Amino acid sequence: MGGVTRNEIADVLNNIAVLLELKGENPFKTRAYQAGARTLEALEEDLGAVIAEGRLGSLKGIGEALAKKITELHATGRLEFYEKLRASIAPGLAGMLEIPGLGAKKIRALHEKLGIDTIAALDRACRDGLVAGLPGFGEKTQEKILAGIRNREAYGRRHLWWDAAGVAEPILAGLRGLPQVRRAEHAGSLRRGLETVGDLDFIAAVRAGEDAAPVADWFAAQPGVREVTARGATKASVRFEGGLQADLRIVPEEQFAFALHHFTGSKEHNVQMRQRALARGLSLSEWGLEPAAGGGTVKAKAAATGATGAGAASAGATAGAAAAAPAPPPAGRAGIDTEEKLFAALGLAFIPPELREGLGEIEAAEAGKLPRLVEAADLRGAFHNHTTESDGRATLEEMAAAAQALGWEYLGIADHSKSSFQAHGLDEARLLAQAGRIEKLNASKKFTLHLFAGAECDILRDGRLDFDDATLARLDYVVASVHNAFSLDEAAMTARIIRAIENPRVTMLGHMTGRLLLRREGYRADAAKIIDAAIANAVVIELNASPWRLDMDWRHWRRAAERGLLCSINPDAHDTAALAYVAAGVNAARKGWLDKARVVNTLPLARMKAWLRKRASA
DNA sequence: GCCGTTTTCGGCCCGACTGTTTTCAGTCG
Repeated sequence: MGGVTRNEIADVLNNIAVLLELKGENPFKTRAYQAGARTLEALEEDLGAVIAEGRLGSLKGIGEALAKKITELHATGRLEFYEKLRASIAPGLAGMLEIPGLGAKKIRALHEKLGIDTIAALDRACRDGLVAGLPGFGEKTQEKILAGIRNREAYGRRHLWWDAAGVAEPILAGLRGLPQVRRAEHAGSLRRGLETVGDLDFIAAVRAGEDAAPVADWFAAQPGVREVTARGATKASVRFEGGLQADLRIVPEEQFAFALHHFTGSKEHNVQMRQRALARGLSLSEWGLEPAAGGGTVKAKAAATGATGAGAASAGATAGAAAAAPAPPPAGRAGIDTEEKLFAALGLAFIPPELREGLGEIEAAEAGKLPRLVEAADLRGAFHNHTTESDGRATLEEMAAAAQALGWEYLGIADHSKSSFQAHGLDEARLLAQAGRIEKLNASKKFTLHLFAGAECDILRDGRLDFDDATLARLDYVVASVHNAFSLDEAAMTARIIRAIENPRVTMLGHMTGRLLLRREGYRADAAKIIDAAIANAVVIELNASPWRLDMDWRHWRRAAERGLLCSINPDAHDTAALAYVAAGVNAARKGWLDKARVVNTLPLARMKAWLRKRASA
């Protein structure tokens, strides 16, 4: 096990891309480094094994040069090429990319003409009016840079999906209420259900011939708008107090499906979709799906020789492009008024937005192998919920009533254990007393909902649990979580967690990394080994649905579930309103390609009881 | 720098907006 992880190597490749951009290198070269980084980030196998078996160069986007650099990084933790490159560029330049309106070319010009190599120096030069005098710059650019420097902290910040969704909801409702608007949707990373969101994207369709100006006017005049950053015929951008930016695109109705798809992204998904279209002699854009016009590529030329998609396909075949010519795709945008039809026009099943990350969803859609993703309505209950007995703000009965109101059949109570004294963790006596109250409440039939008695039991520093086996045996289930000694090294933390997983009383592992999105990195632990141990011991791993956790990360779930890991979507609710967090967890589960069968808390009550009993006696 | 039934060169997704310019480059998504 080398000291350098594939993510650290991916970071280096991304940094190289930035530096090459600042140097003015061929943009396709910088893109190649980014593509290589992405391939590493998505790699589901052990990088060391891939290198040892000489398969690195066969990964998509990694050729001879990148394979060599990755191997060097993995073996030595260093890369001579990177160090030389870094030394050749003023270190302050990369940070200037964060300022809106500044890209590599402008930064280079500032550096070459004015010797600016830090944001502080840039600030001074703007105040002295030097920047406005440069060719290609002007007064407005100078003002914009100054504003960008002032606000860069707020502007650069990402936002929790949950918070962004709360802002977006009334905007969407407002757009849909406008008389000119026929259809409106949000797009972007919010629609894809990404755990954090950089800005909000909205697409609104207006009736053909209708004036779109009132729509943009309404958008720019919303409450909370601090600044209108762009305002054109088809696009408006605003920035809210707090820095969250929102973009609106206004399109004619017949372009709505294309615009929605395009601005939902991801970028990687779109690139693959366009390439797929081009391979069929078609050009896909936010405007529509058209026969590819006479561009520079042979494919495009071949397409241009035939007026229709069928002509393009046969032209491709005569060039020897297709051994098995696919059925001619329907060309043009006519009749494509939904994303379903757009995907169908390219021979694909509908790909849910959550899967559009360019991670194999197009291949799966082509093969008819997309999963039937879990939905919020599939959940029958949830584990890992707190009450006033530890650090919750609602009583046992209030939590039960709220869960029943959601239509759930059961609710698991998992208050903290005694080592979490900061959270008023329960000792053995209080825990057993609570289990007794739960038993009585169930027997009273006060609720139709069934309560399961559990605990969120601390995993101690050495991997032992906070309660002994006899105490844990009195419970219906146990969530084991790390709440202290976050700074153990990776090997020790991994061993600690695996030891807990191997305890037969443990039903599920809580928040695997302890991360708090945008606030705190998770503790260092080897996810692959923990997943292996969970599968081997038939322990469930929680998908903690708290909007600032979403832990275990969706990126791990697809492969883990394929290998047999089960998931529990847990709100980690500390009050009744927080039960609704499961919606964020369902998002993450969907991004992890999970179907209902992989999520235990979709089981109906009777089957859940049987499953827990079987686990307890095993 | 990657890729390839176009196969060792030549292409790599593409359009809107802004601010600068006087026909377009840079930035952004």
